[in-house]
Amino acid sequence: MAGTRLFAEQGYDGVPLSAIADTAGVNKAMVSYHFGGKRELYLAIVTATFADIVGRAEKLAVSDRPAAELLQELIALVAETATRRNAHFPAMMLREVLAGGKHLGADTIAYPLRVADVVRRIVERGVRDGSFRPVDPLLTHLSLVGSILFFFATTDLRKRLVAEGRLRANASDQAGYVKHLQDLLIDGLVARRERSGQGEGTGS
Amino acid sequence: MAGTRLFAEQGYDGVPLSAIADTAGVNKAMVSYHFGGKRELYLAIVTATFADIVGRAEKLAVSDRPAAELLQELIALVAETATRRNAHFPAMMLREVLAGGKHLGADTIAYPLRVADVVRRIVERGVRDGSFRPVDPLLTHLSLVGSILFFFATTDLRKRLVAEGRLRANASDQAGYVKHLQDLLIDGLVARRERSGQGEGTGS
DNA sequence: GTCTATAGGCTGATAGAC
DNA sequence: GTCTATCAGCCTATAGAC
Repeated sequence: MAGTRLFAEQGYDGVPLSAIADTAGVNKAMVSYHFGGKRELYLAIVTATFADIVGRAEKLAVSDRPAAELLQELIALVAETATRRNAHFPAMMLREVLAGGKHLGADTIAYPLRVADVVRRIVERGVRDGSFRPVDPLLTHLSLVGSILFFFATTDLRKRLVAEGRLRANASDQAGYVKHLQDLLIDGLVARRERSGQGEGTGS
Repeated sequence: MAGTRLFAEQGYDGVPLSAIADTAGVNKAMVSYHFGGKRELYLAIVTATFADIVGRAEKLAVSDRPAAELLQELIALVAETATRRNAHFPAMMLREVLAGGKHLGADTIAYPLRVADVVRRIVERGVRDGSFRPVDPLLTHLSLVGSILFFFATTDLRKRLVAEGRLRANASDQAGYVKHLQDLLIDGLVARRERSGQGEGTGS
C-alpha cells in the first residue's frame, strides 16, 4: 500500500492526503473514492499490516516444539517481517499502542493483545513442563515485544546517527540484535539446576 | 508544565494550542507571548523532561559500584521517574525517537544518545572486570531501554484494557515489572562459571 | 474511474484594546 | 501582561466535468 511508509514514518496526523496521492501517482480525490476517506485508508493499511504479522505469530502458539525455541522463532519472525515483508509495521504498532488505538476501533487494538496471548501460551507451557523458570507470561511478553519493536522502529534513526558518526556502526546490525535478544531470552528464562544467588531488586 | 501530559498522550500534531491554553487556564496568545510559539513550547517541555531523567541517569555512570547493581538502579530510576516525577517522559521519548527528532534539533535528539552512553560505560566496565559475560553494550542498551520505555509508555492503555476485562490485572503492576526486568538482566548478563549449552539462534 | 476546482473547518499566529 | 478578534494557511472532503 502506498501510504504505509508515510504513515509509519510520520504518523496519521503527520501525513497530508496529498502526500499519499503524490506517492501513489494519483489524485487526492481517488483516495476518497477508493477507500472512503483518510481514516478508512489508514485503517485498511494498519489492519493489513497487523493481520499479517499477528497471523504468522499465532501459528507458533499451536506448535508443540520446545517453548524456548518458539520464543526464539517469534523474535526471528518479527525481524524477518520487519526486514523483508514490511519494514514499517514496528513503527506503526508502536504508534498505535502509544495512541491507545485512538485512530482505530476496539477490534484493531486487539491485535497487540493477540500477540500477548501467543507469548502467554508459549511461556505457560514452558513453565508447566519445567523448561522455563516460573516467569510471568505477560511481563515476559511486554519486555520481549517492547525491545523488539523499539529496535526495529528506530532502525532508520540509528542508521542516520551512524552515518553522522554519532553512533557506533553495529547499531544497525539487525542480525546481531536478533541473536542478542535470543541469547538474553535463553539466559533469562530457561530453568537451570544451579542458580547463582543474585537477582536482588534494587530501589524502585 | 501544562502541555506535558497532552503532548505525551497525543503527540505534537495531535494537540491544538487552544487545548494547552485551556488546560493552563490562560489564552492562546499567552503561549506565543511566553514561549514564542507552539514549537518552542514543545521544545521547552521536551528538553526539561529529557534533561531531568538523563541527568539523573548520568550520575550512575560515574559510580564505581558493581555494574549489575548500576543497571538495576537505572531500571529503578526510570521507573521512579515515570511513576513519581513525570509520568509522561517514556511516551515523549518514544515519540521523539519514532519521529527521528523531527520536531527537535540535533542537540535534543542527543539525549537518548547520552543514555546509551551511560549504559555503554557501565556494561563495558562489567565485561572488563569479568562480572558480565562479553555482551555488546549498545545492543544491551537497546533491549533494556526499549522494554522499559515500552512498558511505561503503554501503562495507560494497559490500565484501560484491564478495566475493560481484556487484560490480566497484573498488566499494570509496575513494581512487578521492574523486578522482572532486573531479574532478566541479572540472568542474561551476569557471567557464570557453568553455562548450559543452549542459546542456538533460530531462523532469521 | 479520474481529474480539477472549491467549499468548509480547523489551526497557529498576531494586531490591537485594556 | 493578558485578553478578544481576526487573518491567512493548510487540510479533508466533495461536487461536477470528462
